[in-house]
Amino acid sequence: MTLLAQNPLDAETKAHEHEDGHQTQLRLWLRLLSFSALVESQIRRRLREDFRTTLPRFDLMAQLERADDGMTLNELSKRMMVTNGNVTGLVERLVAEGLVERRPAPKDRRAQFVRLTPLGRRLFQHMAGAHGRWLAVLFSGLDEKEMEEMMALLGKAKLSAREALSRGELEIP
Amino acid sequence: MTLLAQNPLDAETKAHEHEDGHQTQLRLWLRLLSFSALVESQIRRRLREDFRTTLPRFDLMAQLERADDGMTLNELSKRMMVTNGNVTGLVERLVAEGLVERRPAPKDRRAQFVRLTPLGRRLFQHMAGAHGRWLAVLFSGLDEKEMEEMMALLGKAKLSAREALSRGELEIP
DNA sequence: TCCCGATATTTTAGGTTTCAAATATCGGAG
DNA sequence: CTCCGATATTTGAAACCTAAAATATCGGGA
Repeated sequence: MTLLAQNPLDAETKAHEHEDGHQTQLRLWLRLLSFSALVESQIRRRLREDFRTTLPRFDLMAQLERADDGMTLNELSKRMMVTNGNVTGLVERLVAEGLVERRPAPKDRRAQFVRLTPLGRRLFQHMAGAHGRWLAVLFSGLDEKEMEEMMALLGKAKLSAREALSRGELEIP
Repeated sequence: MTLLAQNPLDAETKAHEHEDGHQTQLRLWLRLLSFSALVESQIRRRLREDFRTTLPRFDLMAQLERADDGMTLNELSKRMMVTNGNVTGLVERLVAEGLVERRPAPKDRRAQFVRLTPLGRRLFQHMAGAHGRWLAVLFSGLDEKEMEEMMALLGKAKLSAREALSRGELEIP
């Protein structure tokens, strides 16, 4: 949301700078950030105004909704791509709100399972419906084919980024 | 009782009513988030390891770098798409690090101009070069044409989202 | 069995971020 | 000139988030 938000004023200024060669990547990255910041801020706002909750809590509940038996904190943090300590705090707050419950893992005394309470599940279904409608509005500029196209490009970019990372291409020479 | 729970009755009615059409948008949104989270986490890591700084600070300096005379906190917060209070704290830390300096606005005693110090400018140029190289690695899966394509789609999506928002399509009916 | 590296979670410290309220100033209407 | 709504910034409270260290447990090998 906060990354290098693009300056709307000089969107087209430096399309022809050859000094570095990385210009297109930067412009694409800025545009991607600026769009996702726009969408994200609207979703945050609506979650707050309509449901008095936050995006991270919604995200966590969305992960839990797919697993009837719940999952461990560790699995949650991997799926949400955030740190363990982060999940600890989020779960704490959701438990306090009665939307989520913890129980010890059956065979591993280090781990805990977390799952939605019936209240949490009911509330999440409300929120998920609204969330889908918001996205429909925010993505209404793209037709089905364009969305598939963009998804393909993102998939390709992500795969290749992962591969480059595993080859250590981002590490200090 | 914080979270909304006022209409448990039509939970399924509404969910069912809108259950169908929004699948592609959701998948696209999740894929976009997952890619940008990947890129973002790598940039954060490299900024920390190579320059002992953070992404928000880099972001703020990037805005300042384009304005020789500096800009006001208010303008900064608009361009970065974050709140005023946020910028206040960031500038505070950057001033403490000697990378940024404030001075009163000439004609408006409410406002302050902020700009890079020579040290800040020098450091930013280093960081921007590295940042460009990181992006080149992370986007290496897309060729020029694909990047332009994705940029066009993002531009279209953003424009239409803005228009939908200005028509109030996201507000409560 | 004991030990040890790996895994799951929490804790700690520091930053980032938002919202809302407070403060100060501006600029125009009357 | 005075008042008043708008604008620029700061402050305070709460949440979010990360990295790194600490704690507890697991599981396998000697």
